[in-house]
Amino acid sequence: MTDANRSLPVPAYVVLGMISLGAQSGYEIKQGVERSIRFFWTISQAQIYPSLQRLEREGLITGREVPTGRRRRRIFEITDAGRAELRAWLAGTEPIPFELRDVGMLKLFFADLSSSSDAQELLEAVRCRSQERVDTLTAIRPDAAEIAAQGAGHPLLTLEMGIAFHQAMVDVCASFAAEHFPAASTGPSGKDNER
Amino acid sequence: MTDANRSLPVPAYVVLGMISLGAQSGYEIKQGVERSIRFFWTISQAQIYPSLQRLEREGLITGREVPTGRRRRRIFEITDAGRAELRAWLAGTEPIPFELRDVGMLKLFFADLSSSSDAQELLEAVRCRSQERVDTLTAIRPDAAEIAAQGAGHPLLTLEMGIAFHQAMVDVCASFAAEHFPAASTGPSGKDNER
DNA sequence: TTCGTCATGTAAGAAGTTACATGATTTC
DNA sequence: GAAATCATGTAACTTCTTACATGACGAA
Repeated sequence: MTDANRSLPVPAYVVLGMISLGAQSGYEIKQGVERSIRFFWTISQAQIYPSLQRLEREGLITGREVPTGRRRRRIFEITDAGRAELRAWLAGTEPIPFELRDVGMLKLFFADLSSSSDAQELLEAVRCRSQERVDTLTAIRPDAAEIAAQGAGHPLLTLEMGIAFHQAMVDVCASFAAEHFPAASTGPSGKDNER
Repeated sequence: MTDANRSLPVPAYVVLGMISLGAQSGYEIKQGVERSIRFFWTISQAQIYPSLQRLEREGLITGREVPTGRRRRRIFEITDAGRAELRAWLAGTEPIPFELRDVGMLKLFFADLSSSSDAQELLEAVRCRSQERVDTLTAIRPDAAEIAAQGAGHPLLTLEMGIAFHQAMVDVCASFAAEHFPAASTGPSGKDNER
């Protein structure tokens, strides 16, 4: 039972990884995810507790009861087997698919069917969205830099990837807007409802 | 029945959009998706046929039977109501979430737990993946540019976003590699298994 | 005549989400 | 003592994927 069929679903590795970084409870795992990886991975709270149970059953984490009134509360620690499993997953060389599902780009793709002003508004919405992300991530950067100075440089790496690709999206939006909607420099303005 | 509850699931808009661009059958829709939008949206073949049925039921497309032996084959056209629905969706101003689920970035986030050489290999794998995407998209670009010259500029826009996005990832990977693994300029080489 | 590609569909199940139920603890 | 927040869990549902079944048609 201890060495069950290897290779867990990805959310289980997220849970395992968060515990290895110090998260103790399901609640803390969810918080950790929101704080650090939500820009490229999300997990719903309802997924966490079944994952914890499975990881414990497979001996990758150990939980202990913390008595609080008559409601159970459990805190977890990663085991040596868990750390080994996590490292093995990180070292795996299977091809890593890149999955992006973006309604924004999807709408932009079809935007030739829209009126010019609707297309312009959409482009602006997509640009703003990425600009906001750039701002949010840039604000977090000093924290990540400090963690990097303490030896863990990879969270800063993923943060910088996020900043870079959203900045790239902003730039493409801006240059397309400049070429196709030269009149308005800041967002849609007139009712130039051609087409 | 004709004006049922508006706002369809996103995959239905993909199907509707592809039909509006000239795809006639379920098969052609799937092909069109693979050719043009798979970099930011995918749809499985099994999703397409139920979507077609629903769209027809709601009067957004019309299908007609093309007799082929004793197996039915149907081809579809978008209706005026369908075009209106698609435009309304494109014009909708609800906030557009950006959803990225990337195992590559996820692994990189946790990569401080790996050995230095495993981390380096992972970084290289992520860099290659994006470089390949850049190359693939760049190869398609002339086609998209021609379509843009014929009046539909937005497919080229999304293509350029994809190129810029992945180029940004490549650049961040390269600069991180240069800083942290200065010895190896082309991928992991030695067995410097520290940590 | 067999293989590859065009083509349509279903069935089963995995994966993930939302909403809800419950209770503890802290803060005002 | 009310509200906010910490905390755990379940149930119902939707969504999506994989795998399979079926068949037409053209080329080798």
